[in-house]
Amino acid sequence: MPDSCKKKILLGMSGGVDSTTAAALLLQAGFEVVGLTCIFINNEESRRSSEDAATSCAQLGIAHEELDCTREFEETVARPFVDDYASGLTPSPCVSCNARCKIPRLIEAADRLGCELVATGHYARIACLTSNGRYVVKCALDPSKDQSYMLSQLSQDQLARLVLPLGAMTKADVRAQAQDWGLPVADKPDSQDICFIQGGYPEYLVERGLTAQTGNIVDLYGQVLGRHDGLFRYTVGQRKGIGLAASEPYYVIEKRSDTNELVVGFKDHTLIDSLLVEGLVWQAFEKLEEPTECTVKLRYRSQAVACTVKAASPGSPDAVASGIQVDLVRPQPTTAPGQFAVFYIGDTMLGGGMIAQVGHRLWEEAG
RNA sequence: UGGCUCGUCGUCCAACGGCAGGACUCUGGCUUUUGGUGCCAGCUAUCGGGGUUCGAAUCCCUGCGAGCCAG
Repeated sequence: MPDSCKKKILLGMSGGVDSTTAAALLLQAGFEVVGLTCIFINNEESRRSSEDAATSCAQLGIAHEELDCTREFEETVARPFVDDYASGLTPSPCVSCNARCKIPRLIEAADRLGCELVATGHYARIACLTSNGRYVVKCALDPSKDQSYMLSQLSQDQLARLVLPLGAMTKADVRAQAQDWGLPVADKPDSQDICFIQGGYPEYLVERGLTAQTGNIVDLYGQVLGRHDGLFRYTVGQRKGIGLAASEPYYVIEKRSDTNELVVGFKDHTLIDSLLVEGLVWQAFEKLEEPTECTVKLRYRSQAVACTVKAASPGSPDAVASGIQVDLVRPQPTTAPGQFAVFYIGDTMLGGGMIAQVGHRLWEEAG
């Protein structure tokens, strides 16, 4: 096939083993590949990553570009991250980043560079449903690396142009392939933690202007057990760091912003059986028409659990127009408002949204 | 002030006179493109002073401290 007939694809490259191997796979599949490293944060690590990507691209014989995304990242990820914490939520910056910063910037650059498609090194697959022509994300074949959760907020327009070369591979496959091809980043450790924060996130929030407001730690009956040093340092479901000794470990059950109280309880009290989810992005269909039995991931890297989703009851004072009610078939350990609930049927993602509230009907009714 | 009970890791509780153990907290590690969970590991204690005993957290005396009942 002559070069002029090859499909041109723009690959987001972090400089890590995944995206670099993805580049080699796309080349092998016959694409004309351009590597693009987005700079989200202006620091040493970003520059090193970009250099790693450039080195790999040179070795693979493909073009490499660098794109300054610091302003967009600040507006769409970093600032909302701080604002969310300030309002008592526990944000999921990676989910937001993919949908609002990384993929949009990639597509924008692809248009500029004349690339029909874009790609990333995520472990997930994309499919087009024959029934309605909609694009969906499917789980990676390797469930232990599945990153579909992180792509739950992508729009149809974005999915239509996205290619995920690693969706059918295991991490071991990827490393072995990278070794075989002698890629320089074959042994680079996996990334982890929030990419834009070096130390602890509470310190980051303080640097960004949040002020620690000390307040009471109370139990479910309102009894004061101790003091906390700023609600933003805690997240619902958290065990470590509360500093209270009792017969059993305490967990954070709720953060009450209005009274600046941290509510704690024992493990049984962390169980929830319903959720209110807002800001939904549906992929498998345009709109939730009727109550649907499916599964839901309440957090990245957890098994999806059985549930029923339906429009939030209009009578409920908490109902939001775009919100849905999720009833869990079995009680689950709680998760924090601000996190994402992502729905699946089998290995096909339906869509997902932000958790606004969690419900513990079980023990609330029991008193 | 009479009478009773009790002082053990940071906290709560164990240990027939025989290597002071557990839970929680805390610290560290593993896991991980979010927070958190989970798993593993580790640190830390017999209130002070005498005595009995081969040997004392344990028995005796005493000081200090805490709680309860009296008045």
